[in-house]
Amino acid sequence: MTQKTDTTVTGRITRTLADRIIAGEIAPGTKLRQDHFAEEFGASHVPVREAFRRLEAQGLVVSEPRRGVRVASFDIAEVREVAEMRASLEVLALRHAAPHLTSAILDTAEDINRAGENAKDVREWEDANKAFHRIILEPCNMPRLMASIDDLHAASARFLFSGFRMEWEAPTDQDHRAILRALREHQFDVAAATLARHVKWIGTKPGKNSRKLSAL
Amino acid sequence: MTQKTDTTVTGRITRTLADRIIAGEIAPGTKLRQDHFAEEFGASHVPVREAFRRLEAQGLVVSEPRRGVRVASFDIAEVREVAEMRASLEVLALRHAAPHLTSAILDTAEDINRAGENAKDVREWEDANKAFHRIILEPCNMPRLMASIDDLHAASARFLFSGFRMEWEAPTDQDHRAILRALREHQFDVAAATLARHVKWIGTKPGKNSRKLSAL
DNA sequence: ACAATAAAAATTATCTATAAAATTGGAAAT
DNA sequence: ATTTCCAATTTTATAGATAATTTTTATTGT
Repeated sequence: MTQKTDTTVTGRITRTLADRIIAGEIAPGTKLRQDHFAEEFGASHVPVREAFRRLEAQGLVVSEPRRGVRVASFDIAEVREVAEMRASLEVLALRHAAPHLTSAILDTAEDINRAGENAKDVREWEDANKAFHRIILEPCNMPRLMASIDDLHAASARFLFSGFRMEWEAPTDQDHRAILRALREHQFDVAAATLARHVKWIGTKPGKNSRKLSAL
Repeated sequence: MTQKTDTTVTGRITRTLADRIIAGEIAPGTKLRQDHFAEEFGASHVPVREAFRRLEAQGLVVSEPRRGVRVASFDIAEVREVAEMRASLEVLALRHAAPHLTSAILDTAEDINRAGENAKDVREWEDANKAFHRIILEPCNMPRLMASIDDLHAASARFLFSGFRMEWEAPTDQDHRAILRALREHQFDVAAATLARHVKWIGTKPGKNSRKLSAL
């Protein structure tokens, strides 16, 4: 949901909180008090509440009426669920995007992939990873689909940063290369199958924290 | 997103407006003024704004910062997009649900399907249709996936009520029967393929209004 | 000590008021 | 007649205040 929401206070709060939650700076299960963030952002609690609603829609927080919101907890099952959803939807996007992919786009994708290989930390790698997926899928011209995929990517990034999956080196970027190769040769089925396997693999490599992550 | 949100004013407004938009009572493109609904619901505009945010997340309205929200427009392309997304996600859900389906569940599904065949109007038929899909997919035990499917169903219903697809009789419910038969015989691949074809078909039967639907 | 309960504090939800921005209507200039 | 600009009006966005609900703390009875 990368829209220009930063002209408004609500948008600024939404983005900042989303970043923090995704980066793992606020632990799952943490209770989010509206007055607290109102003070932090020098705003009233109204825009904070609206930000909460948006975060809820992205699945980053869960809200219980009159009991406030807390950072969404997740477990290995949800990591797998998100991976499967991504696999399904990204394959769909790729099938529609493939006919519109130019070699210029694929060249750029290759550059992005190289940037990912040279990344210094997870954060940087994830940025490249997200950009790679986005650039080859975007030409599907299906905005609603892309919005869903973006939300799922945010969830995936959160899992990654939380230590669910530590490995972020070679294999992934090698998959990326295989996908590009297949696309250049117009082997769309191969590309789609590789993409599906690639995305699902992400959900199968639990790090050390396999238990339910939740504060308290 | 069928949660018990009606204990709060925001929840009541959200649900009412969602129903109206889905039913086509408010035309696509219509500008929604917060004061107007605040007065209608005897509330201030704050809960109305929060309701708008939720509707935005469901894709029922689009919001432009400082320019208000309007009922989301849609065209034949988006109808197809939603159909494809539903096909992908519902197949995923069915694959995970299949092992957990009991014959009791399938019996209930058959009852629901019969109710759909005897439906007096589109609305009634759509209720049965939604219930049918939900009962055979729910056992997948993937809440995030089900939430996404629910949102897509809401969009589909909107298209249906708007006259995009007029036919809602025999073939659909026959597909349903074929799916049940395959599930009873544990032919999960057949069931999945039938479901995919069934859902995609919905997006290929344009009624009379193929142009962009938008007020003004 | 423990459970149940009631008062106190904190927090969410909502309302009313204000500020900021966008839209509208009309007057002036070409 | 048409366009541009400015003021008036409407509408959105945010702030500040209040009501309602939940959570916490303290107290009483067993």
